[in-house]
Amino acid sequence: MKISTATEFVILGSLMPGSKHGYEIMQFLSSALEPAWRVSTSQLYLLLKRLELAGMVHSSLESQKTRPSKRVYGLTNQGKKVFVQWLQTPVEHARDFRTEFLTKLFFCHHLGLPGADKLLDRQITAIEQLKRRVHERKKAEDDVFMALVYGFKKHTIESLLTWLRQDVHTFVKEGICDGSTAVTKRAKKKHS
Amino acid sequence: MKISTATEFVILGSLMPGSKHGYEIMQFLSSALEPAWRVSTSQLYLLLKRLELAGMVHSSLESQKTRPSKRVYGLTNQGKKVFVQWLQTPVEHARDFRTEFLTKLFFCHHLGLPGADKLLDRQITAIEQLKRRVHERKKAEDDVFMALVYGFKKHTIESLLTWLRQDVHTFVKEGICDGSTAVTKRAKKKHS
DNA sequence: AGAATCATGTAAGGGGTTACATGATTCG
DNA sequence: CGAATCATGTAACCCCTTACATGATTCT
Repeated sequence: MKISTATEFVILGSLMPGSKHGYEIMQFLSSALEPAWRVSTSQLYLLLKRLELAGMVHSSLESQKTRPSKRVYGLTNQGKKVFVQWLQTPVEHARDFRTEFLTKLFFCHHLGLPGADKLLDRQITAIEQLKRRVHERKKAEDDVFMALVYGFKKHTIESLLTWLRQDVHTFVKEGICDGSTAVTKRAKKKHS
Repeated sequence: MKISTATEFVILGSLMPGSKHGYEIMQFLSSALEPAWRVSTSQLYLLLKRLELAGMVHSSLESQKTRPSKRVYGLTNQGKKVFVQWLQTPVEHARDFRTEFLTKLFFCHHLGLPGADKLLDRQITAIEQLKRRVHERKKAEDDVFMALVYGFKKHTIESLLTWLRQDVHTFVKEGICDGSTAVTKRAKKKHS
């Protein structure tokens, strides 16, 4: 049994600082990651079960006096390993950037983990490879419209590269050097 | 009953030059629009049925001597209207660009329809509005990570704008002026 | 003779959504 | 008292995918 969606990694990441029950994960995600990442409640509980089946998390039921009992999830060793592995792997497809790469950066930042600079380097080389592939395909294309399509891809990829080299570069530098911002404090908007 | 996915508009567009049966639409799409747009056979036949229920197309069964009988679909007046309306409407979300906007351009080009320049203008103003909204949100954001997220959005949007003003602009100009390229001729790769 | 083409579908499943059910507690 | 919070789920639906069924014909 394997992890099939990025949302599952996000859930694993939420459990990195310590065990949580479903409702807590929801609160964490909606306060810290929204609107970059959304998970519906039903999907969350479903994925938690799937992750337990896959051996990534373990759970125990905790009964409370005044509240409905809750199922608390914690990472297994495998779960921890798989998450860290995911965190260090660059995103392959350009369309996954907005969501997946930003989320990886978030967890590097939020968990105060080192390796964001390595991720950035790897991501840049991955994108450069992709750029070369697209360039080759564009050259081989004689159709006017298809040339536009590949031109769009190339343009998007180049935009991505400058963003990585400018904004993400400074974000990573600052995030690593300044220990006080390692843990994101972000108040819910309703409270402000 | 309404049209819910862009694929349905693509199917309507395929029928604009004249009636076709499902298999013909498949061939047309895979030769002219792939890999910018993919439709699986099962989904295609399903959507054709749905479009007929919605009153966008009408069909008639044609029996052939040496081949299995085929169901030929043609646009209704409503279907034609709805397609042209869609073609002239700019795409709202940045994530739909690669697919939806490029496809609209394709049909303007392929069908030799005027209005690509108007679509481009509308699309540029739509994106500029979006840019302003994102800019406002970014200013209101104090969290470091969220600023990066909105920064990414802004960067992407700006890249989109330059692409529209450069590449798409010349594509539209050329496509309109040069009548000989109004209908795309694109040989299948296996035949070349 | 076997593969590709023509032509239309069904079945099963994957990943996601919204709406709803439940039932206590605490806040305004 | 009514609304929001706490806490976990089920049901139904949506869009889409791959794999498979069928059966004749034409190409190699």
